[in-house]
Amino acid sequence: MKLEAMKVACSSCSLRELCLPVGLSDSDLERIDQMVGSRRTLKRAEVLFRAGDRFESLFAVRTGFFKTRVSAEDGRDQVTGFQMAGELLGLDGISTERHSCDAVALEDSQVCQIPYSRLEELSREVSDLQHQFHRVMSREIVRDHGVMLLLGSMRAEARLSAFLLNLTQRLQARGFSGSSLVLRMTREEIGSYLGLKLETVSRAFSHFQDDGLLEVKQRDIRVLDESGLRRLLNETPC
Amino acid sequence: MKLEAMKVACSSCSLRELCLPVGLSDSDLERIDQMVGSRRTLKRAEVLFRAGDRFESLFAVRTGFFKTRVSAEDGRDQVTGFQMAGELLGLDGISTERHSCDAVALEDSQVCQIPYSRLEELSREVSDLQHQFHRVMSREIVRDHGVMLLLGSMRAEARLSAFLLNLTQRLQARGFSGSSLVLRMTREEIGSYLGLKLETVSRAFSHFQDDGLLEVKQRDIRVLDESGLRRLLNETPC
DNA sequence: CGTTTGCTTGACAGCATTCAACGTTGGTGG
DNA sequence: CCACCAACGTTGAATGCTGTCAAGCAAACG
Repeated sequence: MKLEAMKVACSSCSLRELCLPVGLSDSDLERIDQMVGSRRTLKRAEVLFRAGDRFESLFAVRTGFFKTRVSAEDGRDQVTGFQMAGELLGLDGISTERHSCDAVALEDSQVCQIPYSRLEELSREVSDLQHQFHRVMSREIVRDHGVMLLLGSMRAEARLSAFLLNLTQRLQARGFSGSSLVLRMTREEIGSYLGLKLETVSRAFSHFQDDGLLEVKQRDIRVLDESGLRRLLNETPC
Repeated sequence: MKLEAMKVACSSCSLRELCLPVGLSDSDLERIDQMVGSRRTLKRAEVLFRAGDRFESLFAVRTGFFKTRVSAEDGRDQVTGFQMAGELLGLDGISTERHSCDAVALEDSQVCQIPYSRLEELSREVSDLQHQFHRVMSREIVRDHGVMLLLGSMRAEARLSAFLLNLTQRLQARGFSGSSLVLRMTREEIGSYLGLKLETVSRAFSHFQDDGLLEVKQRDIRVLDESGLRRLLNETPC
């Protein structure tokens, strides 16, 4: 874990149209710059924060890829999300001033630290920031509801299909190809997120490949038939 | 659907220690009073808002009981939560200015309407309100993660057990008995929330009764062995 | 009092898990 | 350079939990 003194300027960040400052004016952006603290670099498998840690800051992913997970007392755990550039980590901590999940880097990554007290201060003065922050939290709630729908009512292959479509869509929004991607997570992590065992995930990948929907080479995925994947979603009411 | 002109004062509301104004000073409370709009009364099965509706207000449950549900295109739907007195409805709407789920009264209910623009205004001026609002949104995110854990990794009986324990705990916080409760929702709605079919829910209830954990008479539930229920949660890693 | 809606229970089927074996990949050190 | 090892991924066979289908019962409602 390394703390870099270097400050980062949102106003000159290539992610400003994806990240918290979406839609802010140049003058507002300059004020945001004061808010964002140091950048922090993490290696693969490093933990950004852990459940139980005191909550002080949010983190915006600058580069790399994260997972968040919650744990039951018995050690069983559940991946609750995967976060990529421009996405926020730590919103769970606001409610009790302690984090309720772990955040782990899935590859070498950088995050911008946003001291929460400063965000609250500033969002009292900059109403566009306030609104944008509320939108981000609300979007997380909506996303979670989507995952609940997936976990509660979809079959294994429909879950994986939804997962892949969501991933490609987010990658596309970041300028990557919509048809080929490299998974940053293991089959087990995908399974945990989707409420499936790793073998089931693996089988679903193989099946998709047999059906000509995907080309799968370990973590390299190429989407051959997007509409075919999309068709799976609306399949058999479980 | 009835709109009552009568205004409600948070400062004199018995729910002020459970609802949005938790921990606010008397002087702040008076300012909140201006914010909260009319009260609205709904009959059982009435819809408070529907996915796609324009988002303008949040609603605080004053009396009664609600469910929220999301729907897939194919009509399949998923209950995402049950809300009781003091809990907030509509947070999902902030992100796109349209609601993304339906909110339905499960019994005759009253809600307080909180125009969202006024909440944003006022929370710029009253930092305790701002903080409290953020805590409420964050708590919803944490709750959703708990449901994801449940849906992703628990067996049917553990899910029902977690559901019942959560319900009794919330009822207890509202001054009701922790051991006897009346379910406001059908087996099918419980099943939808827990990712199970209604028959599975019914069987789990019967099984709990056979094991002496519960006394079940349709929707009247008496908890006979809370620690027995709690033990089920940590059972068999699925 | 009859109809509708919700609940319970049984038998059976199916999908995902479990258990196990084997293959692949990437890193480490001889 | 290659052997080895550990982590990850694939595949098969069998088990079991939950879903499906069906029938009957209970409660609520008009």
